[in-house]
Amino acid sequence: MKTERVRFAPSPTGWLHVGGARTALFNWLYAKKHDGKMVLRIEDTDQKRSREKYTEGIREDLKWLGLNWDEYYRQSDRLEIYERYARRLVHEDKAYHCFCTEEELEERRQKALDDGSTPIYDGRCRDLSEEQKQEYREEGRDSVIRFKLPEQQPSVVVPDRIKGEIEFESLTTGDFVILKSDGTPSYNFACVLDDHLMEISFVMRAEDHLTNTAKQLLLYDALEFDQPEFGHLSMLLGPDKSKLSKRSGATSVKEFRENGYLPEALINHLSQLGWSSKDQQEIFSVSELTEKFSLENIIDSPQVFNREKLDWYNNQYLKQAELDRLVELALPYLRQGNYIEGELSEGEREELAEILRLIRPSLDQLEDLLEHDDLNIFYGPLELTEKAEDVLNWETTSNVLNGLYERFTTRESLAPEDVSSIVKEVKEDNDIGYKEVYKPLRAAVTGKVSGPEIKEVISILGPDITGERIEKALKNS
RNA sequence: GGUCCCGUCGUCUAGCGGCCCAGGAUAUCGGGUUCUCAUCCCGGCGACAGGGGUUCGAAUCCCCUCGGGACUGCCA
Repeated sequence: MKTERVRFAPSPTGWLHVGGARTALFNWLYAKKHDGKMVLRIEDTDQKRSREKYTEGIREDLKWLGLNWDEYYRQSDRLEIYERYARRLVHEDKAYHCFCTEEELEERRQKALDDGSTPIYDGRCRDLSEEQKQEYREEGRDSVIRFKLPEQQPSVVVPDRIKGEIEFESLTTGDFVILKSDGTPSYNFACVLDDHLMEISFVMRAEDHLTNTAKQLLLYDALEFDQPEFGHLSMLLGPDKSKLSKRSGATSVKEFRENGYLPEALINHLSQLGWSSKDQQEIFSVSELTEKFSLENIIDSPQVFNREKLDWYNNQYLKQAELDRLVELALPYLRQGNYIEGELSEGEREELAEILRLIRPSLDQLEDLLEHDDLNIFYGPLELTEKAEDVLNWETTSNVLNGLYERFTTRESLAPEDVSSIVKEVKEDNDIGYKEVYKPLRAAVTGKVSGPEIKEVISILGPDITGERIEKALKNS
């Protein structure tokens, strides 16, 4: 049995966006599922728009997502290969030099558009004589190499493993450029050569490449290469249902990472966009995904990237994350939010772990920690809200707080259960309800009437600080 | 304009001729749990784009219409 080989081939003209990430994920899952190989190929043949920082960014984001690759290539390292094949096609009379300038082409394109017809290159350089070519060269004109479309253009059928056979009655393209005037290959050409040379067995990419695939099939024929298999994924859309773009809000993996989403949350969410396990499961580990992934279950229709669901996923994963990891992840945000300065002692780390355990149910993204009410309870300053003040003015409050104060401050430490039992004692002593004890306690200790479980809060704060705060509240009331 | 893809709750989806006057998730709303918020649990609202066929029977098959999207570059 042959080894399955798939690839993810982004162009470094921007950060990795979620659409690309999903394509990468599906390819990666396919590779894992079939014990195959994943190739990462950077398509940086556009010298004007490609940036090194994006190449690095894409690699980092993929690694962060856990989508590792077995082989790595960048097309800018392979330019002589494309040039060699282009020359071969010229030699075989399957391609030719074209001397039309970009301005001339633009002008003709515009004219065609104005006439309401489809702008297609007219093939005027197809049969230039040697003299004409020489003349153009002497004029200093640059040339590109164009692929000569077969005269008898049959309908092209793309055998798509996801959508089924797709038939193109005619291709809305003329002789397209395969080698640009700067010597770099155009997308379709480089892509075909590399997919062949890298022995890609299955090309899975988004649907915006569908017509490209049809064109590429022509190149496979001309080059006499065997075709790989193809599969096209539906598009990821923005809330306005158009192709996901910058306008649609946050779209890059980098942004989501910076906002404090966990990679497993993003992976889980992306896996459910255009693929379904067909049962009612929502949460999937990566190993479950690799096990269950199948082309059969890929969905044809496009899907809107929905951030609310991602928030829910992230909350789910945040709640089950290891506390040590959570501390590491949260620290940058807490520092930026000025809750924490400098390095943490072992004790402070443990305390932070407890704090995070306590407040994580209210977290959608770690960025929420930049400014979080509950953090003020521990990293102060405390502010007394109006509602809390009301509670502190209840008739029963001063007796309650005095009772609590006496009992708390004689303790070395306070476990949540200790707080419960003390509250119970005070409640019974004063012959009142739990509410009359808990509420003032919360108000005194946190300055608020709502927040995380007060027993847990006090357990973390300890008897000293708790005592101080109760004392202060007593003085003020 | 041309070519191609797609069309089930706001969103992600289950459904591949009868189990569906359509199930789950999320969002939203209400209730419960809690000292309180969050979490959690329970419940409500909410969709087969429209029209023709085929069939005893259609969300499911066929056709048309409408709608959305992509491509149409010396970008990828």
